[in-house]
Amino acid sequence: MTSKDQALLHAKAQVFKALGHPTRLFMIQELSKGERCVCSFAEQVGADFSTVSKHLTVLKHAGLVDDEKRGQQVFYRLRVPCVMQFMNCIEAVLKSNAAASAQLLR
Amino acid sequence: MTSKDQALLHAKAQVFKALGHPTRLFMIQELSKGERCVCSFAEQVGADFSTVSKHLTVLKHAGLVDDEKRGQQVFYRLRVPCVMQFMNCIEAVLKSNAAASAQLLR
DNA sequence: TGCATACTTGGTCAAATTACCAAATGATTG
DNA sequence: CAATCATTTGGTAATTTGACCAAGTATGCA
Repeated sequence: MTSKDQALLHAKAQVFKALGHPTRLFMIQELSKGERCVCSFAEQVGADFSTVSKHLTVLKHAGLVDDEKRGQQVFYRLRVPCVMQFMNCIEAVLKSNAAASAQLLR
Repeated sequence: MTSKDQALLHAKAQVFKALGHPTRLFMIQELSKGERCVCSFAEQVGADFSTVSKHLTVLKHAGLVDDEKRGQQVFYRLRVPCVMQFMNCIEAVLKSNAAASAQLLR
C-alpha cells in the first residue's frame, strides 16, 4: 500500500470516527432535514453549549457539514446527503441482525 | 426522543465507531473482495496477531462481519456490502473538498 | 500423546476522547 | 460605549481506546 493510499484510508477513517458518537450522529440526522443554528442543538441535545460546539467542529473538520455565520448565530448545513442512505442501510442491518442487535440495542 | 430512539442512535454510532479506525477500514475494504482468514490480515497489516484479532472482534460486534471457523483457521466475511457504496461517496467528498482534504489527507 | 499452528483473552500502559467550567471573541441592542 | 446574546477556545479530570506481551484454547499432524 502506497503512502497516498494510507493517507486516504486514514482520511476516510476520520470521517467514520466523526460519525461514531451518538450526539454527532443525531446532529447529522437533524441536519438532513435542513440547516440549524448551534443554539437549537444546545437545547435539544441537553449538553453544555461548548460541548455542542465542539461536536459540530468535529463534523466540520471531517467535511461532513458546512457552517455559515449570520448575525450572531452560526448555521450548520449537511454537506454529504449520502450519509443518510448509509444510515438507512445500517438500520436495516441492525434490525435483521439478532446477534449484534442484542448487544448494540441494549 | 424516546429511549428506544436513543438505543438505536447509540447502536448506529457504534457501527460508525467500528469503522472509524484505519486498520479496521482496511479490513472491510479487503473483505469486500472476498473472505479472509485472520492470518492473512496479520501478515498484511503488520500488527500483532492479538491486535488484528481484536479489531476483527470489534467489527463483528458491530454486526459488520461474520466469522466461521474452518479447521484451525477463522474466516471473516463482510455482512454489509452497502458500506462500500458509502465509502465511495466519502472518497468523492474528500477529493472535492479542499478544506477537509488539506486537513484529513495530510 | 505431544507439539506446532491459528486464534483469542487478559493485563498493562500511553494516548485519545469527551464532558464540563471558565474565559475570550464577535455581533447586536439600548 | 456598555451590556447582552451566540458561539468558540482553553484547561482539566474521568473514561475509552489501541498496541503489545504473555498466557490460554482449539485443531491438526507426527
